[in-house]
Amino acid sequence: MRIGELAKRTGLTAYTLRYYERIGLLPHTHRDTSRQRDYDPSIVAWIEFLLRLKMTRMPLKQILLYARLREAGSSTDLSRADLLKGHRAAVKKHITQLQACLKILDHKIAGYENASRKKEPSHAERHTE
Amino acid sequence: MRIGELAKRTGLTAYTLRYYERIGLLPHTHRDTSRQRDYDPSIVAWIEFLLRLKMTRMPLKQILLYARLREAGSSTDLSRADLLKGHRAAVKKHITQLQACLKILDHKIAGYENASRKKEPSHAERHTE
DNA sequence: GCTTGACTTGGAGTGAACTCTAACTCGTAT
DNA sequence: ATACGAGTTAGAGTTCACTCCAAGTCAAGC
Repeated sequence: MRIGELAKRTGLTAYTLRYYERIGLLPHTHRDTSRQRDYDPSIVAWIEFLLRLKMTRMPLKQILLYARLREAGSSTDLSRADLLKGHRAAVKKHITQLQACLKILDHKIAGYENASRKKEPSHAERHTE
Repeated sequence: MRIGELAKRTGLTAYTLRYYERIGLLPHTHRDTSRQRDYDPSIVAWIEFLLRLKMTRMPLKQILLYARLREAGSSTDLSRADLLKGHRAAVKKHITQLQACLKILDHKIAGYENASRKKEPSHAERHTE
């Protein structure tokens, strides 16, 4: 698979894929006879996982650390598990925060809707912020 | 309240507070006799809400739009409610995605632990945390 | 009256994560 | 055989959201 095809499959651009290879997130790719990258389809699963880590706000530097452990082979399984456990805790915390924000958002929206319903009788506003 | 005090109360730095004022997220502040910013304590509630928006990944540009509506007064209540409703939907979606990622993370971690148990069946250390 | 410390400004610098350009090489279709 | 499209490189540019600097002002304490 060449880079354009992989870009389509992963939703990343070819620029980004090369960038990821450059910084070490993706392994150096095998090249075909004309020196073009020839990806093994198995790379897709790794990129998808990598994107999950990214989606959950893991900085590229930490993903990079994980990627290096991954490339070092199965002797690093426990370190990788540890890394992911730490990240799992962070994600849980983050979800909790987002849920709190959601409540505040709901409250605020309700406030606006109250205000707009009350708008007819008088000019008094009880809405803070 | 001067900028250092507000920084302490909001957890932002004075640099950031000035930056936010510069780009319009915070209103131009009243100055005391020696031209220093003299904040009304009510600004704290607004900054806290603004930080909720930021925490939920609303880009500063969109927060800025909200801030401008806010400064335009209560005639913009409905627009603000709309804006927040759109954002609420985005946040909900984002939470759902994070939860999906969490499952994948759990699965992956379990995978590593299985692998390590198979590797050292008798003296396997239980690696909590 | 001098030092200290918190503030002021315009503008420059930073770090993360891309995103693109220029100039080039290939393989395939017309 | 030549045009086209997809790829190649090193390196420059962009966006976002700060973060800091230099040089100055000001009020209070010693």
